[in-house]
Amino acid sequence: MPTSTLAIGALAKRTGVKIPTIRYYESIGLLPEAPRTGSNRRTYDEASVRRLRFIRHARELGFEVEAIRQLLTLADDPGGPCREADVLARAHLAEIESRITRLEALRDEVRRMVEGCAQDQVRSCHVIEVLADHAHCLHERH
Amino acid sequence: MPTSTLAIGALAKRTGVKIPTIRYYESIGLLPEAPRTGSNRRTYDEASVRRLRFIRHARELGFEVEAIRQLLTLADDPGGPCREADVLARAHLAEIESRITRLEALRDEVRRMVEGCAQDQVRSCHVIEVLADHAHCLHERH
DNA sequence: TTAGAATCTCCAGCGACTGGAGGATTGAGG
DNA sequence: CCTCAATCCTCCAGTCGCTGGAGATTCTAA
Repeated sequence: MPTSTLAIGALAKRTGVKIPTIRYYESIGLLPEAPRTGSNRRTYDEASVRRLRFIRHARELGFEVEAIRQLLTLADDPGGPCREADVLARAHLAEIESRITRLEALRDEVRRMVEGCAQDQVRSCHVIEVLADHAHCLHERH
Repeated sequence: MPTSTLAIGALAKRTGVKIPTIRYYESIGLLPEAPRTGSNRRTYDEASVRRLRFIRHARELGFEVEAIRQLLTLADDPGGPCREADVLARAHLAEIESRITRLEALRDEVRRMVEGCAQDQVRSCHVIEVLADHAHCLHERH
């Protein structure tokens, strides 16, 4: 095996994604089928590391596999079929912005909880009220 | 049934959480066991609406049921056992801040994609690079 | 009073992993 | 060269967090 390629275990270590998960991503087509060695072992390169790290971060941020698949397609093909890609990208952008807004509201409340706690004061907590507030919800359908 | 109480279907409509999901949350203890009518139907009130909306938003933001359970416990008992609660709340706070940072990086890149697309320019996309960047990752273990 | 809507419980299925069983391959130390 | 732990392979069953269908009961409104 050339020194420039990685075994699945090395890829796992460098990305923080578990080995079975990497195989799972390949099985559902999020990662391309890895080239195999003569003894049938998967080989990876630096591009695999970047792609897999992207997938991992996006998953941690709560994006579904299908959304990630779309984002990857967009990224793989910049300046591609713009009309469709644009609609897609804008939808993702709106979703991302919505999450940021709601996370900031949550952060402010939890921060207040922590501060109140540090000062050892008994104060009421509004975490639920803040996040339950319909105004913070960007969905229309309810 | 008193007019001030809600049936499960009404709760579902007001929170955007599906009926089976509400029953599921009760089964795993995220929601308390709902009082029943004489004919065994669950009844809810305004507090249920707030609690359930909180759960919904937190889930959408990617928090696990276990984290939500902890947050709810904290919120239910403000000024409670401060030492433990403080550690917990601070951990959640760090996690929330990490998510915001990473979402902002993603937002900036997707925004650039959308803008590039609107101008109909063929330009390279750095979404993967940005999110794959180890610097944006606040985990230590890899 | 009776059709249809809403609820109940139970249970099976899905998305996204996660890990164990059983077997082959590799590569560092003796 | 040989061994043996480490690493990899495939297959498959299990977990978490829902989601929805089946069949039975209850409520509501004409």
